[in-house]
Amino acid sequence: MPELPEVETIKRDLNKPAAGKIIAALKINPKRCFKLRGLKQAKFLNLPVLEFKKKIIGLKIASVDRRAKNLIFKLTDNRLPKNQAKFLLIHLKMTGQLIYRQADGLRIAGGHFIKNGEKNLPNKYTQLTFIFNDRSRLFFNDLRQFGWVHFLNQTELNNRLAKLGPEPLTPQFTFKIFQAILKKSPDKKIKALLLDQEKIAGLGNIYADEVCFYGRARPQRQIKSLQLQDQRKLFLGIKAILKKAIEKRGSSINSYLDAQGQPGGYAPFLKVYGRSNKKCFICRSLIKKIKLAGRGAHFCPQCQMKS
DNA sequence: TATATTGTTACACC
DNA sequence: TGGTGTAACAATAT
Repeated sequence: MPELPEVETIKRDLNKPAAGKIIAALKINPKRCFKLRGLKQAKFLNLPVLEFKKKIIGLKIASVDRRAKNLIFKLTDNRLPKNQAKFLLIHLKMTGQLIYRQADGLRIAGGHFIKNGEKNLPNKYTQLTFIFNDRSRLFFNDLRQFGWVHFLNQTELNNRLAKLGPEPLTPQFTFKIFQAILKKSPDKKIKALLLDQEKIAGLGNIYADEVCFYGRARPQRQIKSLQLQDQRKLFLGIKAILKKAIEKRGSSINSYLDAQGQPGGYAPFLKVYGRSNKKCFICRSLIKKIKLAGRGAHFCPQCQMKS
């Protein structure tokens, strides 16, 4: 489940090898993408396959960026002026992978773990393969097929990203801004707000639970019940937890893999996520799990205040 | 065999 | 209007 730290890790790892490479060819797995399901087109693309290929082949990957949980490949063409850049907007959703492999080696970039999937590529979950001018390849695999790859121009890209909330790790995301966001949804539950990409960008189920624990507030608490002190702790939690998770290259819940094909190192730091009925590290109470906003929510009934 | 899993969107309902 | 709950998407582990 790539959330902000995992997508950021992939972005950083992909930038080095992929930036500057020219896309020489694209392979789409027809069996996987439409034949087996009786579809005429690959639904993870926003264009018909032939059109998609025609637009992209020959373009250079100028850079890899991230906004919320989206990856953005900036594509340029030496024949065009710089302001003509095009973009690939990629969302890995729950189980998407981007695996980069040199023509001669084993360097890979991560995503959701697929059993032995990194060993033989392409595998049966591979939907799209980028083949670069130096014969290195980038595989887009997706076990559950929720992820997508969209080709966009600058205006379309801007429109697609317009509704996202602030990036939590930027200096622009201040306590004042956070307070203003809270003020707009007094009746919402804390975790629902943390998960809402239009409020704050990049938190998913794992880190939202962890932020609530850091803030010593139950995920189901209403925003308006938060004291100034609680607001501060939650704000600090967002920054601290995401920062540390990036340092540790993400969490390997469901065996997410990082750029070297290794598990992310944050899992041992998780305090509540995936720990239901286990002892709280602080007070030894048993961690509880409830359903909230359609998702599992984990919390310590002793450490995290009801109101 | 039934259930839980989750990022995002769509939709019904209060 | 805004919040909530549920379904959908999909394939896996338990």
